[in-house]
Amino acid sequence: MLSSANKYAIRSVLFLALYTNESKKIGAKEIADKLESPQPFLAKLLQQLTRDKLISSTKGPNGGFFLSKKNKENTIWDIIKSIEGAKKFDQCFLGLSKCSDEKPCPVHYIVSGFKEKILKEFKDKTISHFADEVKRTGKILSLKEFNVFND
Amino acid sequence: MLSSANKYAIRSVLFLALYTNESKKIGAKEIADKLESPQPFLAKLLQQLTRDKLISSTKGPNGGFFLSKKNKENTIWDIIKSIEGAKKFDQCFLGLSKCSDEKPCPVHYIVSGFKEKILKEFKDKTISHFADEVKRTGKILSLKEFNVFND
DNA sequence: AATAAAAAAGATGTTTTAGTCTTGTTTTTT
DNA sequence: AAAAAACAAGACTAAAACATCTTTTTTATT
Repeated sequence: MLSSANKYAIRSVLFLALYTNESKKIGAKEIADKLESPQPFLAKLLQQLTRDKLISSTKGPNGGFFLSKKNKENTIWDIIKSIEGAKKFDQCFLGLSKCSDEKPCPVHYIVSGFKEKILKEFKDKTISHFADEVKRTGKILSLKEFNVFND
Repeated sequence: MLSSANKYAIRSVLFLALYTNESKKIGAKEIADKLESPQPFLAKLLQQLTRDKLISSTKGPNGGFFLSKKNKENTIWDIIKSIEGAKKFDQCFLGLSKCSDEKPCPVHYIVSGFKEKILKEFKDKTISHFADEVKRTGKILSLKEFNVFND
């Protein structure tokens, strides 16, 4: 459904939403380590997200990546678009370019309702919303147990 | 979600379910043509499906691929397993190997119901069921309008 | 001013998926 | 028996996804 690039990217943004702000930044290396993802590959993704202003960064000592308040108002859909373009997600399950409610493929109605629902959540809910939920309900971003504030 | 290989394979099997039987066979070239898929690539997939007894074939003149009655009792899930193994489908949306109802990732509950329902349909409904539905409701397998019996 | 720590950018390498080509085998038809 | 029509099998190639490496730029600290 999503490329690994996208998975890493989404997890990174949520991670940044939880653990950073204008005055608390985290470097690419540490993010990669905490999320157990390949460091140089993730660095590329973070660059891309920065270019599209979905995350913020500063260079130099004590620099790093962080989420501004404005960044937190973006959505998961914005991340997906930044990393691999929106197409992927919207495609027919059986690969037919013209599959639609009017001309459905054999599995169209099995899949379409749910795709819409997921898409809606990804387009409507902000990063900040997801981050709050993770905080409240203790969802996981990695298999690694970590707590940035206790390092 | 599914590889192209899988998409071609599923469409092929449904195509065969609709247009073939023990005494009416269709060759790889024609299937590829009708489904608008790369011919030698599809041929490979048909071989694989034949090996796993999800479709039937005979060699020689007037040979080709077809679906026996028994073949039609298989499911889309059987095809997916034959082509790329079942793993792909069951993975966490954000790539966490241990994501579960107990330790959910941030999007787990957005996605999990969806996945389960699709999976159930793919595991329960037979090829024959899907084929009947296509016949009844005129669903599409290709952008090409075709009618094998009128060739 | 020099140094060091960080991200940015671009070139390069690897693996997987997608797709093709060639040769062999089986089977029907003549 | 020969020829032709199909599938079977395996080697090969191309493209995309995944990942790394090297160099440059920026900026805080000394």
